Amino acid sequence: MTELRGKGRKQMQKSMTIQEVARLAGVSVATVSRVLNGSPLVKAKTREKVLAIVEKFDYQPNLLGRDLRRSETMKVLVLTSSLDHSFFGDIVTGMEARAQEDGYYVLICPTSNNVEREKELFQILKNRLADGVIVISSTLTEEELSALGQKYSIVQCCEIKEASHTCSVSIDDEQAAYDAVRHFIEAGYRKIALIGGPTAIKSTSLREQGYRRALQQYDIPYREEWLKYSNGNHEDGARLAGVLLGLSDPPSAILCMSDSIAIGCVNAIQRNGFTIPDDVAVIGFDNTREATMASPALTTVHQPKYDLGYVAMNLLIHNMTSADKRYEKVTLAHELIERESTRAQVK
Amino acid sequence: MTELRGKGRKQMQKSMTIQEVARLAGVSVATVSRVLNGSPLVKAKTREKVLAIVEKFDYQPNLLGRDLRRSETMKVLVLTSSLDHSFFGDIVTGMEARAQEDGYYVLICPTSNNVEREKELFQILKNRLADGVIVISSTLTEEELSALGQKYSIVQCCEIKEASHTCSVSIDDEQAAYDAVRHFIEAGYRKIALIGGPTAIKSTSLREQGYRRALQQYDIPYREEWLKYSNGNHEDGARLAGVLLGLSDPPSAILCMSDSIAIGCVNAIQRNGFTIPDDVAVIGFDNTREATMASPALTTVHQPKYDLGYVAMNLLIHNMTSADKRYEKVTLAHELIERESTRAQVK
DNA sequence: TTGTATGCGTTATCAT
DNA sequence: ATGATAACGCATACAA
Repeated sequence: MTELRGKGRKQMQKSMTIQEVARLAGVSVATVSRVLNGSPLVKAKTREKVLAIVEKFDYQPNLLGRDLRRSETMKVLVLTSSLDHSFFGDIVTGMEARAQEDGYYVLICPTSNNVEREKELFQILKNRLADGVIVISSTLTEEELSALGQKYSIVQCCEIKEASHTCSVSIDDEQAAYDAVRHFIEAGYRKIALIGGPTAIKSTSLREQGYRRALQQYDIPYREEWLKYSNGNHEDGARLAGVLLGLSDPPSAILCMSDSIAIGCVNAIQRNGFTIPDDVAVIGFDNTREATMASPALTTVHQPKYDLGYVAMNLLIHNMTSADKRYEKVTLAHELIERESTRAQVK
Repeated sequence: MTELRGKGRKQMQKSMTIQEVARLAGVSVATVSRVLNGSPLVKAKTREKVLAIVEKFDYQPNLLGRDLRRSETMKVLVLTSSLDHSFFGDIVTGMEARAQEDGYYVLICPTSNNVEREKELFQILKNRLADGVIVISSTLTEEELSALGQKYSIVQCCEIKEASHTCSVSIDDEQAAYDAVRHFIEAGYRKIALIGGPTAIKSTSLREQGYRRALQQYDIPYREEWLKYSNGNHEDGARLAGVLLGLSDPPSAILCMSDSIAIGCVNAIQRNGFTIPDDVAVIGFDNTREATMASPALTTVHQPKYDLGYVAMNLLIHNMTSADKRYEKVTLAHELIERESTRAQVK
């Protein structure tokens, strides 16, 4: 492996600067700059002259100069735990759509759920190489986020921590889980289990609350052995479904906190010889592509991923460009998508 | 929606510069710079004095200044078609591992397979805001890539176009498909179909070649009606599997050019009342998480995703930092992973 | 060991 | 309508 520490052999074939364009066009750098930035106060003739040189030599402005001068980079950081989850694709698409409207670039950086790594990435912001950041599921503490929010523009997306000086966009996780459980109940299921995500995640506990509220509301006793926590992937979902099915009194319905978990569940249920949705029903979460890849296709709680991204970026752009910061907590609507892994509702 | 076009209200709360640190520490900016960059020629006492101020005021250097001065950003762009595919997660992880060794940041940008968008993103490189780029499946032409390669450091990963002045890292797609077909044959299947990806993609035709070579080698006649092209997602895989199964003489084995396609395939096969792998066998491609999520679990062609990313980044870093550019074409080993969607090999 | 001064490429203010 | 020129924040060659 190479051992040239960063500042290795530099070779930068000195590329053209605004100075040379000016010289070649026989004008001043100021004029060239005006042309490049579309200033109206430059004679058409001059503009053409400059543009001709720019085209001819394929001049590319060095934006480091511009950014330094303007102290603005038109770049936004998106910090996300990982990329091996189709969930993020749609969110990022929404973010990019909004960003492009105002000419921002969005740069995506995976944190691997590593606190140190996330802090390193925040350095990009602190070092003024980006104008703002959207963080999907932060590993920082609420205090750290609040502190950062005082100096920089930050918005949280999907996975929210209670931090001041911060915007956030997500669904109502408590209500979403409630709605899913109610869906089970209205379809006639009463032995309802829950397989959650990591306990460290805020949405896990919110959804658990919704689960419990629904049970309570319909006078269904809560059973501790029917509540499991997973690490979020399908193997763990399968494992825990196996545990649930092995109980002396197994559940007839399982709410999973991600589509991945749900798929693991579905596989385990079928391997144990049960049929879905008649013996056991399953509901997933997120409505990712995985939900439609399962067989039977998953009933799941849809998250408006594109919109979550779009709105998050919209708030960020507002706070980056406006003096009167808004520190809002936006909640978007979720929706229960009925597919094959639950029985039809009884009217 | 806000209407503050980028250069909107600026509010940058003037943050501390190296000048002020120098003043507060009672030294010159040069000394502060030396301390910050770990220069050995500064007295321990002075260093402490400077560091004290830095800590006290949480001074964060503006890297735009440094980058401009050094004309080096320590940033690498990774252009990828989309993120809604777990395939990229592992690749990026490998890239990041290598990048961190030399202190590079990797910034990921989805191109949505849009040529214009990809060109826009290449501007980041042209505008000297990144030192190099790795592109996973480019939409540019071979000429465009070659031209860019003359001026900038570029490496292609996984999906390769024949472009000069470019490094590339991938598996041997032709051989990989060949091996998969041979696997079918050695397990006793002889009616072998292929569901490819988009025809525009180079790997699609390479793999098709491998498929044909294997058939030829084992004296199995090629049948046009058993060769299908999909757009790469599972819905299309299911659709085409349905078409294949509806043939008067349907295949008994289907090689799919992605695990997503293969899952669609598996679902369609089972819905048509056939069993896997006895009636119909399936092999996927990539060995993504999806392959283990399927039921039955997919036999698939493993791509060394982490290593592909690692090696790609390694080449890029070499070419960014060294004067003697290498324009290599690296091929990493693939591996056929046997799971449940094919019969065991007959000895 | 430290300081002075110059330049990196650009924008923007002030003249003209 | 255009041109000098001073920043922007930092690193470094050269002096001291």
